[in-house]
Amino acid sequence: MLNDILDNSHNYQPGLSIDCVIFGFHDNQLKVLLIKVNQNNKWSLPGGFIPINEDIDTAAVTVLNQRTGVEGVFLRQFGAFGNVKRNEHHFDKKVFKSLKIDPEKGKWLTQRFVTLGYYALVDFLKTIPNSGQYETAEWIDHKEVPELILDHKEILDKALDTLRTELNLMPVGYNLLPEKFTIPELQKLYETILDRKLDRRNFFRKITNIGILVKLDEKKNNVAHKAPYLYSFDKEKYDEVLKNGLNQGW
Amino acid sequence: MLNDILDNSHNYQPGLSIDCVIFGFHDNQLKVLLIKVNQNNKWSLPGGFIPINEDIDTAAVTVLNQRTGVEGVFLRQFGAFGNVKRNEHHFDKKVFKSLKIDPEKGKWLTQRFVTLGYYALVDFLKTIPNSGQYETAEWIDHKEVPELILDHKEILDKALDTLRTELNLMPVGYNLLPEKFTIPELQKLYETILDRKLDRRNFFRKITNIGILVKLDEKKNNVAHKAPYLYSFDKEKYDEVLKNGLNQGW
DNA sequence: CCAAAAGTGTTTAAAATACACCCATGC
DNA sequence: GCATGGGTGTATTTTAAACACTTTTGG
Repeated sequence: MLNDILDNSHNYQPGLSIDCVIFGFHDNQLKVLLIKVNQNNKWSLPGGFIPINEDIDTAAVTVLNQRTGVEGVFLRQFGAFGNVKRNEHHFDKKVFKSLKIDPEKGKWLTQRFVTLGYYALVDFLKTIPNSGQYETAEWIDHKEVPELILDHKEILDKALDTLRTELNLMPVGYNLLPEKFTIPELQKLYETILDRKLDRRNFFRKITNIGILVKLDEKKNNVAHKAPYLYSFDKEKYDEVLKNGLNQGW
Repeated sequence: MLNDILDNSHNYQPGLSIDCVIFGFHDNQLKVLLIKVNQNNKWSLPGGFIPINEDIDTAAVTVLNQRTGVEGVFLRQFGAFGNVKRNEHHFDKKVFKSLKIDPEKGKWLTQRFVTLGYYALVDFLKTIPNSGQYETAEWIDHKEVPELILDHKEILDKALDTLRTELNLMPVGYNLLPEKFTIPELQKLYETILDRKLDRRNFFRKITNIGILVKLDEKKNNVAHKAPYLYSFDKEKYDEVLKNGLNQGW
């Protein structure tokens, strides 16, 4: 795939890449989809390049779809990363050899790159991590992220930081949870993102007062203990709140 | 200046630019520093290119310093803009002729450009808009911004939107006001950014409770009516709040 | 029947809002 | 002296925080 790009490097925006921080929620863990290029001992964020005839947001959607198979997810640009030496020494002869890349063509990869960071919220269960021929894709708990290449750790941290901030400005669950979910599950999501416990009763009141939840006439099956009610989002109201924001401070 | 860049275009990151939305506050107006290239009838945001050996943030600081002369101001990246056709047809033969640019060299300018948006908050009075040989720089009330080139209006709108949101997450006045200022002035600043009236008494309580203001033993001179007290910011506490944020919602 | 999780209400504290009076100054 | 803007306090409403009991279910 990289070779395809290098054969047509004039069709790509030079020196500019996209890296996606793809968040999913499962087993009460906030997970991040990471990529490992075979024989490399570091992991990386799924990324890609920008076709010269595609909007940057479109290119980001493409990266996301290639990696997760899901469509119509929440995707938001959160920053550009462009320290001079961020990709210095990343591609060298050894790497080109292992990836079977002609070093002459590979030069395109050794130029200075600025990368655009996008973060995505996806439904873990609808998502099939897409491993390529030379690489492995895997969900990893954000608390157990191994060493990453380049400045990808910094990018990931910024993404999480942005997500935490945006949690105060917009609702979030729609993209990370299945269509039907319980309030305790939603609360766990919030607790996991914020990394602290919330009071059950106060959370219930606050989240229901926003007016984006619909209580269904079903309870969750096959659970130990008292069965919690299922809810879904009122998409229309959800989108309205997404647009207008919550918690206006002044 | 453009010719200097074109003579050394290999020293610049290709297809990537920086545009700055520089905000200042004066006469109870939120002003934006805009540039007009002579003989062109549209205005534009002050922008620049990224030296291949400079961090993107450093390049943004350079653009800002060139245009305003101020240093150490608040500067924050708020987005990348990269629709495919955003700079299509922007530079043509006519433009090259009027700018005395060799069309062959000028080709570098006609490639597809992605731009990084930064917004800056600067002290209006310390700022000298820096006009170049071929262009004029001018402070313009954000409510009276004329037609802008390319997608600069979109960039400006996004900057203002970001500023409004960040007003709920961080204090702001330090960069936009002179060292000594009055509470009513600070309130006007907030009102101008938010585009609505705030209650005087409630604003006073809220802003003083943040704990970033120092009341000075002076009053403002030469004013009609009762002289308001002067205040300054406690920079240490201000920076602390900047870092930790205010109004945590959950 | 009991442990574990879920549903819900009440009391208290804090914050936001609404509102009113007095003070200083220029004209 | 009066219009205008500035300083400050209080009462009320709203929202957030703290907290406890009852219900349901599987084992």
